[in-house]
Amino acid sequence: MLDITDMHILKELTKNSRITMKELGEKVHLTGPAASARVAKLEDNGIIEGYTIKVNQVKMGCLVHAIIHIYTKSTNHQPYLSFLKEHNQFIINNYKVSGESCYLLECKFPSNEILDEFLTGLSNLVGYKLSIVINK
Amino acid sequence: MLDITDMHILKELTKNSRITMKELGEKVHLTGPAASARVAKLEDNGIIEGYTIKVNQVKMGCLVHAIIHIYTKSTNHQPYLSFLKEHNQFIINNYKVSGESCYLLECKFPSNEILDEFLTGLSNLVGYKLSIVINK
DNA sequence: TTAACTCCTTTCATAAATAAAGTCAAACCG
DNA sequence: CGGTTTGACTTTATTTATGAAAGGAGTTAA
Repeated sequence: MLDITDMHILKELTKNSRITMKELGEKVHLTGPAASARVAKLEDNGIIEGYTIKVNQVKMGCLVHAIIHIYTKSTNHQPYLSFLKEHNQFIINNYKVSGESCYLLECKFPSNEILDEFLTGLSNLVGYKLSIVINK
Repeated sequence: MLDITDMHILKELTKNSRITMKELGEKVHLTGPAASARVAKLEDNGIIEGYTIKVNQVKMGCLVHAIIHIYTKSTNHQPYLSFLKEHNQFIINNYKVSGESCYLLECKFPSNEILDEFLTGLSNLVGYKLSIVINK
């Protein structure tokens, strides 16, 4: 399905997705149009889901990176999921997981005060355990 | 520091970072060069850290998305960190966290067998609790 | 008022993307 | 064996975007 050139293309686009097709072609030993055709195929296959940017969260004013283990009390998760939607500006990921907890919620907050508010609202709906990311 | 137009630019680039500066300009009510200048400034400021792609992990053959809570036994974390480096093809994130566990390790594996091998190696170095992501 | 500054637009030369046509090699088949 | 098809690539030519330079409008402050 994917040959070595495709893998090379994905690697280069992961490093810099705004590279020109001509430059990408040079890196993977193809001409511009050939590289472009490969990329179009990767898009059509759904291998490449999209092009995006990495934003510096700290400079954007989001200093507190929290990971919250969620233990749902009731069988109805809807109130919790609605709560997330209302606060989606802070949410990075909400994974449903097997294991000890029910969900693993990854968030970023501009301050501890706002995290505190968030947790106060959250505690009405579910049980949780909080971890704060110190380093990556 | 960042005005409403900058925020709008970041939003559009997050949705599609391969958009042309002309199109981006149209979306945020600027000309191409003006949009381009704004983006250059965001790059210089370090707000935009880079341009990348979203790759469909499942289609790439990585089906098992695991989150592993790490409890280091010894005070020397180096063996664990070296182990991660040796298996870095599976590692998405390794967060040092405050809270119950020491690290929160996010990984993707092509199969349960390979996850099993990974855990076998891991258990020589640290204690862990495993969660498998069922849904996002 | 004027100077300095910022941010934008306009213009234009250069560079890249894209479409179309042509090349080549491998696979298939009468 | 020769001819046809197919797929992936290159080449070429046209369209389109980029990026540099010049200029204008609005703001601030001397």
